[in-house]
Order: sequence, then structure tokens, then C-alpha cells
Amino acid sequence: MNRYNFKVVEKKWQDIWEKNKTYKSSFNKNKKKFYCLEMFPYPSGKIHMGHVRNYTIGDVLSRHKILQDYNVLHPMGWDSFGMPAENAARENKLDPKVWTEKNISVMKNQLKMLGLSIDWDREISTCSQEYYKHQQDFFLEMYEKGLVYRKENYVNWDPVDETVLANEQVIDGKGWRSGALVQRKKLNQWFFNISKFSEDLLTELDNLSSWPNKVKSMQKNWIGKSFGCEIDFKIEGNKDVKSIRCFTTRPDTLFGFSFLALSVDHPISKYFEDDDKFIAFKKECSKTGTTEESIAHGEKIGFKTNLTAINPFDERKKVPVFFANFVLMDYGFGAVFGCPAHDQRDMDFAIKYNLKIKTVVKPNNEDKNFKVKDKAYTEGGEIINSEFLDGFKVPEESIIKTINIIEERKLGKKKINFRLKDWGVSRQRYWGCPIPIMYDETGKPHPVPKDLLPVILPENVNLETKGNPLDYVKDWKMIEYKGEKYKRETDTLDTFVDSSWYFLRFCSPNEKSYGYNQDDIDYWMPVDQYIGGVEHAILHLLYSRFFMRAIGYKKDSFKFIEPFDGLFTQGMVCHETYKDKKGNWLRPDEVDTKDGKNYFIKNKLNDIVRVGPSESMSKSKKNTIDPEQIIQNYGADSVRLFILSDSPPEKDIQWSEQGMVASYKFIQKLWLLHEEIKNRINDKSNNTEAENKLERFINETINKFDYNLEKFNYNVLIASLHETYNFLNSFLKNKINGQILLKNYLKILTILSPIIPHFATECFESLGVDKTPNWPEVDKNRIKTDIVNYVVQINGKKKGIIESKHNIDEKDLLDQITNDKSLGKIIKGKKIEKSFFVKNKLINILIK
RNA sequence: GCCCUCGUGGUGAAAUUGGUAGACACAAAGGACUUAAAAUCCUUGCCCUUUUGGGAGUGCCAGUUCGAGUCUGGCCGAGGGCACCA
Repeated sequence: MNRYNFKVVEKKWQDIWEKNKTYKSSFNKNKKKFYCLEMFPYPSGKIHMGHVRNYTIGDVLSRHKILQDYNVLHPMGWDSFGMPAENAARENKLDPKVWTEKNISVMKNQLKMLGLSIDWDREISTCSQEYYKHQQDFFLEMYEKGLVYRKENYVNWDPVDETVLANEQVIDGKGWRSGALVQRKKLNQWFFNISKFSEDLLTELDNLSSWPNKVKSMQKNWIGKSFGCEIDFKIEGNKDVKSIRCFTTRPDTLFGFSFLALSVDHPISKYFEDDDKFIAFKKECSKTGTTEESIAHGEKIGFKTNLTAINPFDERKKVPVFFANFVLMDYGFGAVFGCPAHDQRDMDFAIKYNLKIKTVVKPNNEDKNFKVKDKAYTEGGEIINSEFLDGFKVPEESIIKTINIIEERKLGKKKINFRLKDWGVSRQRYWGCPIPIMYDETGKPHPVPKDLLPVILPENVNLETKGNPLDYVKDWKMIEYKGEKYKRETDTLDTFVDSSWYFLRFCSPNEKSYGYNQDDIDYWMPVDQYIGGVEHAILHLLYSRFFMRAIGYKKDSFKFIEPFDGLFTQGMVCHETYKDKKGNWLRPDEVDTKDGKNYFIKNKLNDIVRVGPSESMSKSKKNTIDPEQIIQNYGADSVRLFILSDSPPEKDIQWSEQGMVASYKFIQKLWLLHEEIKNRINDKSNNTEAENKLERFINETINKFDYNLEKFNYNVLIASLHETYNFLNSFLKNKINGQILLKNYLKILTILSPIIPHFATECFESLGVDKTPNWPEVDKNRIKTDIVNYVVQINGKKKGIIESKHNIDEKDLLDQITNDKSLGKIIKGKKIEKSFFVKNKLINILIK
């Protein structure tokens, strides 16, 4: 008997697929299309298990759709701009381009080892000129349309590295590389006007019916729509300041107004710039840092001004104006009215500065003397102590009625605010797409003219500089155009821009004149199924949705707006973590165990290893498993099978060597079964009963596959594959007609082929079938049976199972139960009050 | 603090959506084969009963229903997202 040699078989089919371009996709209007896309990888060096999981899930779907005769687009590319290349290049004295290209070639090979149904002719790489030059076109188009602008903004500035840091690069207020205290610095930056589309980005979420609710609600929170009104407060104490505008969602609490708070960056702060105390206060505020954490636990501090604000509903009432550290300049108007009784932040502030606390809302179960003490009351109820607002129900009528009054009296107006901020895309880095802008001698920005496009990133740049290396490339930075001197923009684009339209490029990877070809995207877009990690739930997906709107803005030819019709977010791959006695992390291959409980360092029985919780695989915790090694040991099909087993794809999965071995063994067992079946395809016997049983089982299995494929329950597919094996293995004890066996077996091979494609194709070939058959249809007539097992419940409790005829009616079944030996005993002599009958499934008899 | 998701054996999990709870697999224990081990195969898996059988049981407490893992309300616990957003 032959052992199944995965090494030979997998290589053989991968070569054939590559040579024949089996998975090449082409435009074909006569065929239904299916665009299956997985988030493309960053070429960091080697693929990791997360990639294996992501691409295996996509591959199963893709192959399934191919067998259902869809025209499938399943491409792959590289998100190849970004910081790691720059850092790695600095460490290894390599050019980022060389480093990146080397990684791509290694990883491409590794992906091929997995046997993915990728159309490699469509491969793209975002760091190539052929890609980013089109991105510059999009940038300039957006600039023309007014969707790109330049503005001063606060950033996290690392004074040692002289660079801007992303929020996640700031740890405890210090730069992650330099360790220097991060400063808040104002810098001119380019912005995409994503907030222009806030309303549309929010409402269209409701139409994305195949997106996980979790992702939709995360985006909803991020966009953060709130309904309220803007109010102008008259100001006294400075003749140049007549009024200050505030945004509020609770205008109905205006009678509880006890102070007005401003952001330290509010325009009015200019009147205080000579005040040493104010400068000290502002410094104190910036010390609390820009990180979210420091804000969350930070104490509320304020700076009292000589100004007073007047309550628009009662001009006799005047309250102090403060600068306060908890007011943000980039939300609303950078100014809030404080109502301590009904807002906890305002309450904290009021207690600290001894401000008035006036209760204006009472809960329904309290009387009009209800008083808030030191905890703000923010629930519903009724307005009190508020003159003409008294009696309004909170919140269902109080807010809208108050806004109406405010509008009537021309004190302000209704206003909807969004939390979503414009997208800052400038990065002070070398390895990214150059921003196609140049500045004249007065510093005014101009789009780079067409005949100077694309702006090509210079090569062989010295990276050992402070700040952005491009600033030092003088012959690139300084240009002359039509006799005028210009300086180039040296900032490059955030790499999220690169990934905001790559799915369009896959439709027309060779289009020279523009980023995409209209006919191609009309046919292929939107992506039918997008698959990737949940860590991109907000930014990448939101930016891509924005980009489609921005490209389509003022462009009639562009028909769709949502790039991803279906979205699936897969879970992470986890592994136990290990530490030695000193607390150093250990790799899984450095530890060993004899009993599965106590671990020690390999070959050193006395060096005890502490086993930590299973966590997402990461290099820093050393709990990674190298996919290439695993493929070498067990084969691609085994890895694919294991990575889909046990856990549903959207949940985290535990890597286990034992599970891996089990999957490997299962394929070996399938091969033995295959050999056995192959030996029997010429058997001539007739056995109707067995044949019916076989047909029924196979059709039920196909049915189960269809159901679970649709729902991404790939773990259940694997379970049902095991059941199929167990069934066939024992079924072969029967005598059976070889052709009927073969017919059904081919269906099983077809439905398992998306999961373990090398194995399936090899089996087909050994049976003389040269092309994988189309996905089998379920024969509903074959699932029906003459005999049904009815569950018999008595007074709601299961008492047994009884065999009966298909579609039997209730009365006949009751008769049968009454006459049954053991079940009849229970009923005998009792009165049947009522019975509930579920056809072909169950009967519940109520007796007394 | 706000929002979302999830609680089922020793473990990962099924349960076609209100109708046989624990499919399938991992681990464990016992057994068969073997001189032995590995591999393979079989059995077991809560409580009571020698067996036949009976009972409890899906985080906890109530409710709806002939019937609840599934629906409703409350509580407890875990994970994730956002977080001074006015």
C-alpha cells in the first residue's frame, strides 16, 4: 500500500497550476463574477500563521466559487511602503527597496507553498512607481476638488529623533525609540477632508448587511454623531469679545449653567498670552500629555479669567469663564457651558473651584425639591427650576423643545456634530509615496505640474539623519520650473492611503494611463468578500470607504460607493507562552514535556519552564510557529486542514502540535480510504438498501457543506469531513456496486477540494478524472427516507425514540406509541390530555 | 464611565435558529494486538442502580411556552472597542 507523499504531490500540482495559469482570471461579461480579497500583507520578511489562516479562509471560499462556475478574481499584492523597511534598512545598512524586494520574493514563495488559488499575474506592490504614480493623480484630483487641504495641527513630536510619532508610538509620554519626553507641537500637515462624508459614511453602514455588527458599531462610535445645538453666550469683561459659541447636546439644562469653560487653544487665549500665570497654566496642561491614558486619569484643572458669561435665558445671571484642560479644541467650538448637576465632568470641576450646583432635572420618582449633591444626575425625568422649561419630559421632549425656543429667540440653532476628524496624511518619513506638491519662494503650495509627474522617490538616500531623510536630498528637493525656483514637499503619505484603493488596482493592474480602468471596475467591483483581521475594523476600512467617495466625488462615471460588499474578520492564532526561571521568553521549540503538565528546557530536565497563558503569536513573546517549517514537516494540506479545524474562523484559535499531527494523520487515513475505494470501482454487486443509505448520507453531507460554507462555519465542515470518513470506512464493509460508490465518492472529493486541494486533485487524477467536477447539487429526493426516528416526549420529557413511517400522521403515531412495549407502559391507563406533533421529528404527549 | 460581543464536559467546540444537548476532534483512563514499546483499533467519561432503568444538567435567579443552550427581564463573570466628544 502506498503512503501518501505530500512532498511530491504538492510540489507537482503547484508547478502544474503555475505553468497552466490555472487561476488566471479575465474580464468576461457573460459570466457571473466573484471578487474574493484578503487584506494584503506587509512584506516584513516571512509569512506568519495569521497570514496562513487569513489566506486559507479566502482560498476555501475562492475555490468553492470557482467550482460553482463563478468568474473568480482572487489577487495578491504587497503593502510595501512603511516604517519597518526604513528601520530595518537603518539597522542592516541596506536600501529599503532592496530589503523590501527581498522580503517579497521570500514571502511570495511561501504563499505559493500553501497552494493558494491566486492570480499572480495581477500582483501589485504599493512601493513601485507603477502603483504610487496613480496615487499621486488621485491626490491631485482630490486637491482640485477641495478634498485636500493644509492646516496647522498638534502632533506628538519626538525632539531627539526630530520626527512625528503616531499615538501608539508614544509610551508613557515618551518616544518609543528615543525615550525622550514627547512634546505637543504645531506642524503644518496635509489633510483629507473625510469629515465631509461623515453623515454618508454613517448612514450607509446600515446597508452593509454582510458586515459583522461589531465592526459596524465600532465605526458608528468612531464617527460619533451627536445631536444638539450651538448657543452664543454674551461675554463681559473684554470689549473685543462680544460672545462665545458653544456646542451642547443638553440645551435643556441651560438654567443649571454655572461656568463657561474654554480650551487653552481657543482663539480667545490670545488675550492672555502676556499673562505669566496663563502661560504656566497652559504648560501644565500640555504636560498632562496627548496620550489618551494620561487624559483619562488626569485631574481637571482650570484657569479663571476676568470674563463673565451671561445666561441667554436670563440675562441677570452671570457666571465666570475658565480655561480648562478637559475642553478639546478640535471638537465643537472648543468651548462648553458647564452644568455641574447633570454632567459628571462639570461636577468634578465645580467641586474643585467651588462653583454653584443647581439642579434642573429630577427623576420621575422624586418631587420638586430633589437636589443633586456630589454625583451628577444624567438620567431621564422632568425639568424643574427652569421657568418656561419646567415640566418637559427628559429627554424625549426637553431637548427638542428647548432648541425650538432657542431658535425662536435667535440665541443659537440646531446642530449636528461628528467626532470624526479629518485624516492627517503627512508623514515625515522617507519610505512612502511622495506628496506631489511643491512650494514657491513665498512658501505657497502648488500642485506638481503634469509634465513633472510622477514624483519619483529618490534612491540611495542617506538614512542616518535626524528627521526626514528626504529633507537632506538637496538635488531632489530643489527644482526649477519655467524659470521659477521651488522646493518639494518632503513629507510622504501615510501608508493607509496606499491600501485605500489597492482593490481597484487589482481590477486593472496593467492600466498605464490611470489608477483603474472604468470597464474593469464596473465589472469586478465591489469586492464580494473581503477577509482580514479585526484590527483594521476602523481605520483601514473607513479610509477605503472614504476614498471611494472622494474618487467618485464630482465624477459621474463612478457608480458604486461601498468598496466591500461582504466583510469577514478572522480571529488570531494563539500559542502558549513560556518563560525560564529568570523570566526570559522561550520559543516553543526550546521547551519539552513528558506529561503535558510540567515543562522543562529541552534536554535539561531540571530547568523548569513557567507556562504562561496562550496569547496571540508575536515575535516579542517568542511564541511563534514558523509556517514554512510546518509545511515542510506536514504539508500544506495538513496545515490548511488544521488551521480551519476546531475553532470557528472569527474566533481566536489555539495552535497545537497535537492538533497539527492529527490533521496530518487524517489525510493519511483519507488516502488509505481512497486506495480502498479505487480498488472497488469495478465491483459488480447490487445492494439497493446500502446504495440508498450511501446516497442519503452523501446528499446530507453536501447539504451540510452548502449550509456551513455560506455561514463561514469552516470548523463544522471539517467535522463533517471526519464523519464522512467514519461513515465510508465502515460502509465499505457492505457489498456495493462500484460505479455507484465512485459516483458518490467523486462528489465528496469535490466538496473537500477547496480545503485540501493538492490531495483532492491527486485523487481525481488517480481515478482518471482530469478536471475537478463542478460543485454537486443536493438531490433532495435522496435525503428523504421511508423511515423516521421520532422523539417521544411525555409531559415535556424525552422518554424514547420510536421508528416510524415518513409523513405519518399524528393519530397513527399515537397508536403506534400506545402499542409500543416500553413507551406503551408509560401511557397505559393514563388519560391523554393533549399532544403536540412536529412532523417527522417529535411528539410531545401530555398525560394525567 | 459609555458601547459591543460572549459564558455549553478536562480542552477546542457542535446543536440548520424554539423540538434528541455535548456532533466532530484534542487530552485522559481502561482494554485488545505486541516479548516490549511505538503505531493502530475498541470502550469509558455527572449522580443513583449489579443490569434493565431513573435523575440532575448549557454562568446565576425569575418569566413566557406543551417544550428554552436558543426568547424576555434582572444579576454575576470574561473579552473587545471608545474614552474629559460637552
